[in-house]
Amino acid sequence: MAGRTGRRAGKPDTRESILAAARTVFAERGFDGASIRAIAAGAGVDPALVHHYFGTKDQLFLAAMNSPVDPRELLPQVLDGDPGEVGTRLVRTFLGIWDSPAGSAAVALLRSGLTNEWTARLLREFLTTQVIRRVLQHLDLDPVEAPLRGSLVASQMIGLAMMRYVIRLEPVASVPAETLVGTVGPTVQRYLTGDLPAGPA
Amino acid sequence: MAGRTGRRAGKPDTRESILAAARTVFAERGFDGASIRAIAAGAGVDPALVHHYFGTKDQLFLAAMNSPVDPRELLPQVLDGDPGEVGTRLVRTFLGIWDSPAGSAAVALLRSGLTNEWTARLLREFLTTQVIRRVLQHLDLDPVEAPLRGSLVASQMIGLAMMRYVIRLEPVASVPAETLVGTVGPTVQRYLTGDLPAGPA
DNA sequence: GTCTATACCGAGATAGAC
DNA sequence: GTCTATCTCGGTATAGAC
Repeated sequence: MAGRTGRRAGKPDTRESILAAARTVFAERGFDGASIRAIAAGAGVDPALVHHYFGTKDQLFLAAMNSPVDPRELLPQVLDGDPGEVGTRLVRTFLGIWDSPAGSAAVALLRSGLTNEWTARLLREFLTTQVIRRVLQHLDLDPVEAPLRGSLVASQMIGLAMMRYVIRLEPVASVPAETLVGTVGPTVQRYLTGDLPAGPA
Repeated sequence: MAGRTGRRAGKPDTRESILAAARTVFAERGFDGASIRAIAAGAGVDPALVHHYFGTKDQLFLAAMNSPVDPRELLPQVLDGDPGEVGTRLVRTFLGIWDSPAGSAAVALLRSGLTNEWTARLLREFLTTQVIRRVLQHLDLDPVEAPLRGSLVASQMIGLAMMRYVIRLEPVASVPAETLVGTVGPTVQRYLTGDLPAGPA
């Protein structure tokens, strides 16, 4: 998001368009299914260029995933306000990401996290260290049941994303976002702050 | 289980062992990631044999998925009993599938449903026509909000499966099944029969 | 019936010409 | 800096020898 270096040599935006095409193709086909050739074609450049700018396919994937979404910018709007409504705000913000341009990176991460072991690890660590942990830290929770609460929240959110953006199961796939905020928000709230039957045991 | 082929008498159960290996490999790597070679190696046979018994890779996948799980056998134990506890029983039965031998087929379907379009379609149709529809039919629900209820249930269940069996996010990945029954059961129950804020509108 | 050998394709990656 | 040509590898699938 930061500094365009202001240099405009001959064609400086090929690098950017490769990144954009990479995000699209990775999102559509997952990491393994995406080919450098398809990405190059999407960007309108030669496949060798892709290797020239970013080294291996792994590095390209990381470059495509790194830029677009930074949880630290979004979390305040989730955490500020009534703690009793944090579930609702979390779902709303979450859905907002997927409907934004950054959403394709999210789909890519999710799609790729299933065939490939190291992308799964990437997704897992992103969830735990970047998102769940920060939310839990902000609320005052019993530290023994906090991890379970966190992963329950993650399971509901990821399931929602899967159904709405990957599997595309109707009607969840096309219902207005606010409908989902209203229906699954309370679920998330209960996972975070409600009673968990098998909590401390 | 992997029979040493010291004996090559007539025609042993090579066909069955190919199917078993196929389920395992498909579950580990997804449809695209699984190779006929790997499956053949897992079964201890020649790759050409796989083609000989089942034609193409698509047909092999279908054959591997077809046999193992039949929702019609399991649904009665979900639907019979107190309607107020159907969510709990649904989660319990659902988790039971994944922990059984048939679970590898389920993981395979889920993993494959993300890279590949026709396997996604397979998964979607399995969910809608085989599972969700039957559960909804059994309960008496407003027909306009029933589909939304169904896909909300599916999103929570699939998310749970993703976290526990694919992404393996702790602690959901290793917590006892009954803990999850107790915690997400009420969520499913609410999606099925509870108030949905944005229901009829 | 079983497996060896291979055809054929498309992937990622590299060397070097313009 | 950009692209052409090519190397190598691993995939599915098939033909045909034992």
